[in-house]
Amino acid sequence: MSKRKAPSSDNPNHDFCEFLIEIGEYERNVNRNIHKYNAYRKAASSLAAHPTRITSGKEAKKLEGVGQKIAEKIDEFINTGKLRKIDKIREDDTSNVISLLTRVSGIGPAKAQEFFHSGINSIEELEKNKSKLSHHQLIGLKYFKDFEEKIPRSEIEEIEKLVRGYVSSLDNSYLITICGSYRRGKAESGDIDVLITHPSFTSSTTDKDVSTRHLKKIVALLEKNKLITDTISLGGVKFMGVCRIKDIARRLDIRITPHDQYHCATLYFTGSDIFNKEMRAHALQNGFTLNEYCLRRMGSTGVPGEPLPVSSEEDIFDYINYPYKTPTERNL
DNA sequence: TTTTCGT
DNA sequence: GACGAAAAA
Repeated sequence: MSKRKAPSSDNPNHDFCEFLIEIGEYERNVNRNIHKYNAYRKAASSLAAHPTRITSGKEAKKLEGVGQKIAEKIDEFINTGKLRKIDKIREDDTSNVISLLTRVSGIGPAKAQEFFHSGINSIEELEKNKSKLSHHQLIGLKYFKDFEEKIPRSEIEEIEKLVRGYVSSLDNSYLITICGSYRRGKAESGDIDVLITHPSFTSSTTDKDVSTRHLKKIVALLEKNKLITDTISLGGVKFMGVCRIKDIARRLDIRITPHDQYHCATLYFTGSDIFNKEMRAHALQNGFTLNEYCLRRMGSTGVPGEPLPVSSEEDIFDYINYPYKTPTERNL
């Protein structure tokens, strides 16, 4: 998630989309109105999909999801080059505080609103009210600055070596893949997403404690070796926490997946989101359904069949007749 | 059991 | 967009 997406290159209505999305975020985060948020998103995506430049509100109104109000905003923007509503949002206190608080991991729109209404309107105020924060939010605050830093590829490579060393010292039949933008070859990443599997854990393993034991043992070992410094959450299949090898703390996720679902999982968690979407759409067209767990053939009734055997990511591409893409070719 | 947050 | 984990209710 490190690189910016196509700027305005192939979207002649880029600027309209931008302000609609900004208003949408405002409606969701500040007014807690998910319906307006969805409405603005829908309008923005209609505009984005439109191949030519819209030149009036009236023309925009023909598009799905664009009604009277949004048409008026488009006219105002065309005529004056700006929007009073946007200016208003940008200088609005509530809005700015909520955007700030929301940057703390563990604080979403609901909590940010609650804090704001109880007079907490800055990071300093959060520091003074630690008793009001959840465990997750305390970690988000503690590493507020660190978590906004990108992670250089070289650092993830070092962490990967360490994780591989520790985990294989436990049992050399663990399989480990670091997914996300790192696997797609990016020079820097936002966090570290480790996927692990073990032959003793499959989708037919009924004992839930099997995966839990694997995961807890791994996490305990990494903690003992001072790689993991904090735990945000730890369940039977997913760890979310913090690791550190240099002066900056990094977000680390570890998930354990059933052995027979490993390749679908690595594919899914490697992304990119847009690539996944395209690939799933292609799967559907060829009569398959693909998710993070498995690939299934669609019956004529529309009911998915049994998961198909998959022994590599290539297998998945082959099944759905999609030309194979290496991880570094999945950046769109 | 439902809501919130993150992925 | 679904889902796991934590917290609230």
